[in-house]
Parts: sequence; C-alpha cells; structure tokens
Amino acid sequence: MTVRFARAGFPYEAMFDKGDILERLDIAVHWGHYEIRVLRFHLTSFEPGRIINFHNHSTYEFHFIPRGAGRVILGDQPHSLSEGLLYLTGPGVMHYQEADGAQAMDELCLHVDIVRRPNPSVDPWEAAEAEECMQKLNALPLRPAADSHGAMPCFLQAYEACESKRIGYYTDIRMQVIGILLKTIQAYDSGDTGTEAPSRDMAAYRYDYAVRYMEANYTSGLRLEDVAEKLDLSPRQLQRIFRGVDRERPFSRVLEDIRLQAVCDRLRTGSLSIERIAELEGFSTAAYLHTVFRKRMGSSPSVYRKAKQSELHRHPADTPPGQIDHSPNEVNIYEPNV
DNA sequence: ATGTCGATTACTGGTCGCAG
DNA sequence: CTGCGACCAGTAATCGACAT
Repeated sequence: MTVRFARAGFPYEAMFDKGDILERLDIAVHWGHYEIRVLRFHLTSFEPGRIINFHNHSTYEFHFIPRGAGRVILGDQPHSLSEGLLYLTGPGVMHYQEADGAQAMDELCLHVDIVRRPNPSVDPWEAAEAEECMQKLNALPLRPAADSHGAMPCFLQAYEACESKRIGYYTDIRMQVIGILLKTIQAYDSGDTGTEAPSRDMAAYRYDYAVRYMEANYTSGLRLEDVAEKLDLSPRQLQRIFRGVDRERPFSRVLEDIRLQAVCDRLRTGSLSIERIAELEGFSTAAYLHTVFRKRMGSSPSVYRKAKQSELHRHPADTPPGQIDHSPNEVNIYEPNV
C-alpha cells in the first residue's frame, strides 16, 4: 500500500487522482526497427522507510524521483536518491530500492518492453537514430543521473493528455513515451552522435519548390525575382540553381513550358478564342502567344487546335479526357523548334 | 555557396496591317 | 470578328567575372 504525503506546489500531485489512467491504455510505439510496449506508467509514493527488496525484470524500467529522498542499490553499488534524479534498470539488472527513513519518496515509473521488429518500410533515418539510441540505452551506466533534459514533465503531459481525451491524445502519449526514453539517454550522454538528421539536397529542393510555385502562379505575371524572393535567394542564385538542374531549361524556359502546356490543353479540349487563352495563361497578348507558340511548337495555335481536335474525333478512345499528353516537348508533327 | 555588377540577349506589350 | 505576322521600345533574364 502506498501512502501519499501531499505538499502544496508539487506539479505531479494531480497524477495521484487517477493513478492507473495511463496503464489502462494499451500503448505501443514503433520506433525504427523497435516496438516499445508500455507495461506500467504511473506516479507512486513510498512512505518513509519503505523497502522494495532485490529483484530484476526482463524489461526496461525508468525511474524518476520528482520528490523526496531514498536509496537504490544497482547491482552491488548503493546510491543515494534525491529530488531530480533518474536511473534505469535494464533487463536482468538486480536492484533494491528504499525510501528515506524520515521522508517519503515519490517515483515516476515507466516500465516498457522493447522488442526488435525489423520493418523494411521504415524511414532509414529514423531506423538509424533509433538504433543508436537503443545501443546507448543498453550501455547506460548503473548509477543515477540528474534529469537534466526534463524527462519528468513528459509524465505529466502524458497524464494530462490522457485525462483530457483531447484530439490526438493517444499520439501525444506515445510521443511522451519516446520523449522519456530520449531524455533519459540524453541525461547520461556527452552530446556526440554518430547519426545525423536527414538533410536536404538544397539545390534540388529549391528547384522543386520554385517549379511548384511557378505552376501555381504562372498566370499572374511571374518574374524570376518573385520566385527568388519566395526562396529568400538572389535572382542570380536562382538562375544558377535552374542551370545546375537542367542546363537546357533556364527559368524563362520552364515558365514558358508551364504556360504552353496549359495553352495546349485548352486548345485541344476547349473552344476558347486564342486571345482569351492567351489572357488566361499568362501571355500578355494573343500576338505574343502566336510568336512563342510558333517558335516552340512549329505551328500557330489555330492550326494546332484543328489538327488535335480532328485527331480526337478520329481516335476518341485513345485519348480520354485528362490523360492527354500535352507536353510542349512532345514528339509529333508539331515538335517544337529547340 | 552566394551576392553584385555590367554586357548581352531574349522577352513583353503595344500597335498596325493583312487575310479569311 | 478573329487569327496571324511584323515591327519597335522598354523590360527582364541570362551569364561571366569577381568579391565575400
């Protein structure tokens, strides 16, 4: 039986109200190639002088002291416990716990089973990071450490999420479980890491971002400077990025391709006037559309429309709506003059 | 890797005239 | 009326060279 020694201002006090609320949940977290299943997840209080005799588990038990004092023997080494300390008892670690003779000792406990379950579809970066963390977890020294990275508040957050039943609370709780694992490792860790977070190929990312932005905004007089500004780059640097990705297609060419593709689409499937199409697809005038279209497609827009629409009538089943190849670079009788 | 500058080239927008 | 082509001046894009 546990006895509570409440004190005003103890942030975890609320966790005594529904002590087993987290344990009633079946919590499983997949992390890289590991599955972490929560067995116990609670706040408990040991009355003064209370002893938990030597025992061990086949699983991982994370212990945190949010209040009070006591003693733990890990293996054969005794250590004193005080507010703010944590320790881990991994599989097979014999341990003995005792609350101070004069004062109670509270303990936040997360008891988990961790099983390796290889999963080929897992993100390799996450897998590498989880692997490194598990190696560190298995090599943690058998001694208490200060909760320097704030693992204990994760207990309270998990409890509050569970109690509130707010949207996403199960995910929130699982994140707190991972948080407790990580912060425990960090409490012992020197800070060096063998794995790095995934980094982007910045040129490819910027190119992709720029093209997407152009596709979404090409009708509104888009300029190199506008796109560069979106990427927080100089126009010159954006030009270099376009040149680096595809030497043959600078900014203006990519923009022109996007516009021509839309024009071709309208010519093939609609009956809008050339002037109206030019207006809708970002060409200042029909005259300019004619110039560009002829240069790239080898014919005028109206000739193209006649040819494509008669083609559609001859082979309606070959080109269902929405699956028409309207690339300006298509190879046909109207191949653009590159 | 990125920014600035300057020379060069290409694009843009307006206008006009011609043809069907 | 619509589509098309030509012309021209202003603007934007391109790119090498150089600096940070």
